[in-house]
Amino acid sequence: MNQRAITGIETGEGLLAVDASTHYRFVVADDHPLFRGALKESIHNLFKSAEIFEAGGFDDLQTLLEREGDVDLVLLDLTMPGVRGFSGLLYLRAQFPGVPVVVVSANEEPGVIRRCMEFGASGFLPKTLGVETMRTAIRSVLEGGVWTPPDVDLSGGADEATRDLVNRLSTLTPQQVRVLMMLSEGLLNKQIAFELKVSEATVKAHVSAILQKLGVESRTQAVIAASKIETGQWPRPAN
Amino acid sequence: MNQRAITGIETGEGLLAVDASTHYRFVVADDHPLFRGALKESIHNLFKSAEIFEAGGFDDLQTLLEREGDVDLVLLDLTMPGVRGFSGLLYLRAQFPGVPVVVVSANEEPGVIRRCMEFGASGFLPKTLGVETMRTAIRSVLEGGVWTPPDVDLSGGADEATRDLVNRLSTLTPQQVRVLMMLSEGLLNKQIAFELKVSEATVKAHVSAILQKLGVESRTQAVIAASKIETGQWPRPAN
DNA sequence: ACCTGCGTCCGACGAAAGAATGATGTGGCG
DNA sequence: CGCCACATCATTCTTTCGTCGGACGCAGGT
Repeated sequence: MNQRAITGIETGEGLLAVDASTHYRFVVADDHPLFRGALKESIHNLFKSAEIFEAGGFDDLQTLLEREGDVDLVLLDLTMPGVRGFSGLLYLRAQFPGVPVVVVSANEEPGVIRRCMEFGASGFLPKTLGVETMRTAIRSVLEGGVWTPPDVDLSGGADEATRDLVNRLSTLTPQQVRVLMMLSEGLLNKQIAFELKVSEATVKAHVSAILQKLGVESRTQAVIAASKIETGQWPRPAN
Repeated sequence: MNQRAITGIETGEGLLAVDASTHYRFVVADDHPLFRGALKESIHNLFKSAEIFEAGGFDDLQTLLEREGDVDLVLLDLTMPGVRGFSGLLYLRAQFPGVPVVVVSANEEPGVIRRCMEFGASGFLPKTLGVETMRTAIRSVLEGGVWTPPDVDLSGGADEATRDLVNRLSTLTPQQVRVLMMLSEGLLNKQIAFELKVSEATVKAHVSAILQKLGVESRTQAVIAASKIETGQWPRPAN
């Protein structure tokens, strides 16, 4: 299901040459300036000659990636202004398929971690992580692998319906993901067309494709489906 | 904002005659048979001659209330099959305005409790509650009052937008609530008409009314709005 | 070089949604 | 009783949705 595996190739650095002297380019996306700074500092210690960009919001991140082209790694906080949970990750993966994304979050629930990986994240870093482990994790990802906290159980967990939905979502093209997110904001086809600078007919074509891929019959059902992946059906704690 | 206050009147028992000998009629709605039994037992100890109905699902509850007419109190678990969180409460309150509902839940977050009360619940019982406190709570509600755990802060908390939305939702008529819930399942007007055994024109009338009351422009936006009240914008702790 | 698949784009057409107006019946309430 | 809220339905009209068929460009494969 996951297209992740051969990432290191696009970096042009090769799959093996991960060391402190390589000139990597990172992006740190987090709304909290303090934590952003701390993370930046940590990376600087690990990779002396690294180039580190910062983004405080999702729009920042987007324009940054468009301007800078492919970078080697994005460290993404799931809870940023303008990001509704996993949508941001999904969007990012669709828009910049070549850029590995590591999710950084205070939330360590296994369900959240698993979902991140299903949406194509290359790793998951709890904010509580120590420097040494972080180095290991980032190296692993730069080499094209993935990294998740060692003590969590990723295997089971997701119910059938959710897993199926995630699979369907991962077949959407970048443009379709954009359209789906706009659908989820309640926009009309006309408005979406304006935003994307295409004709309304095109938007309709995308919507139709989305409906087919998600296996639903109307835009409303598509929105419902998309909203389900955010909450994960509210994974109730006991009760 | 809340229409709750004068409930005891409809019971015909008067506002003051709450004692162990009165023949009250309760409904215990919980999907867990064990807990349902325990709750039933507890109530029996408090009110010897009480008549207690049980419902294991939301449909059960609904048909039960339709058959038995007004009962004195419904003890409702928020997380039942066929209930998407608060929708069940909202629906219940719209469909049977005269029946006091006490929410029983393992989830004790203040936000959840507050939202329950905003949707017209007469009380909130944490599942961890002792028998004696439960007696106090139930009495209080049977007298027409409300009861919430004493140590939680109900005052602040809700952001402006959510509060506004809750207000709007509370202006919906019972039928409109039904229609809104069907909209939230992605049904077409035609399908809703069939389910409710009314004409499509009527459904359109309801939908138009819903859109106006919620202050949105399309059915999709109405669904989005309705889904927001479930998650409460997922009020994540810290991060 | 050719062909095939995929993503994006577009226009036309039938179906659904939503607004507007008006009308009827019902039940509660002063 | 009149008033009002609620539910019901019809009709007309405009807008929006969604499908269908087709166009183009661009990659990969033979």
